[in-house]
Amino acid sequence: MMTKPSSSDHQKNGLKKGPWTPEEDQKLIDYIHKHGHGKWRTLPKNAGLKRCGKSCRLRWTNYLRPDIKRGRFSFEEEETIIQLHSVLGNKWSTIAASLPGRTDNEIKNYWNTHIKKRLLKMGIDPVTHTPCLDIQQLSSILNSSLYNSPHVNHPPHHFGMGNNNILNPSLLSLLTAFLSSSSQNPDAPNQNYHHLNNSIQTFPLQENQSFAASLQTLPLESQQMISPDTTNFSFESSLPNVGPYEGGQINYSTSLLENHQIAQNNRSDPNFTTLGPLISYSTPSSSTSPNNLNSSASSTAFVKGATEEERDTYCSNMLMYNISNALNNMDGSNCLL
DNA sequence: AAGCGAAGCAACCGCGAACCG
DNA sequence: GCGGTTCGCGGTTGCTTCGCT
Repeated sequence: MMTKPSSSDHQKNGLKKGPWTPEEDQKLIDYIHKHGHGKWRTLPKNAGLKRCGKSCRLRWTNYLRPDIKRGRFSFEEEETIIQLHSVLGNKWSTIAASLPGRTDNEIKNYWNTHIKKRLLKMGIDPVTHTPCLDIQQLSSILNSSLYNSPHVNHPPHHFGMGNNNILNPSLLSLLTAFLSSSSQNPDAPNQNYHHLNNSIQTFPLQENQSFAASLQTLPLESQQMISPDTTNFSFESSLPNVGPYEGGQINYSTSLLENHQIAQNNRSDPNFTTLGPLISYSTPSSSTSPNNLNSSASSTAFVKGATEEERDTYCSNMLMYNISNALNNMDGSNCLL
């Protein structure tokens, strides 16, 4: 990949730094195949490399090792990373141990460039893995998302829709007005509160989906599988191979907040898995008919089947829900007229 | 076509843990 | 137990590529 010398391709104490050349790679591979790795301090000298041992170790473990897996992370891998990160934090090497062929460095990079952004776009704190309830913080997430968007000059009528726009500009301006009033006169009633709250509650999210329904906390009628809003994605289109389900109609509507609580409460249950706020519960195989897909398989298919567009929509809906929650969470005394 | 900024990722650096004599 | 050395982890840097204007 790296062929021409760069500014960082310099020597210090006779030791080369910067990108590795194919010749250097080959020397390292040949030496390790012959003598094995370890003793990194003396390895470069013995292998005829003008590199420090540290650099050799890094090159081997992160790039040259034969069992390195290349290419995009699968949804399963992504899910595993999110799960493990929620428990372990930035313990990249420990997380890497659960993902064969992936290095800690690769996982760290993937987290910082992809997953963290996705969680932020949903209004979820990537450190605590909980919904952000601070309206100021949510606002800054929105602003950065919107202004970093390449489509910022061509906003859609609806947010989501797979083009990475996170929020309708009119809603963003309402939010900005609300925050501006709050900061200028924090103790006075904020007349923008109602505007914003009403807009958020009534905003058309996406046709053919009933996000509003998911905002209601309904009794949990099924423990088989829980999703934030099962109507959010069309099962017919995104899960062509799934169903019919045993027992017919699936009924597991529940609120996102409730889902989150369920996820928190069941962290120790190995049957529970989470993808951020998306939860699935695998019923024991004995309780499902062998002729039907069990809920675990269905859930995995759901995760797999979601397109980037559907995921963006899901992120946007999650964010709306979190804004709504953050508004409700505020001390209403100085907000309501 | 050129310029520019953002994104992605390989590689480096500093520090603490583990190891060894 | 102690000090020196080596190893490995996590944070950060900086180069390359990509995409937009």
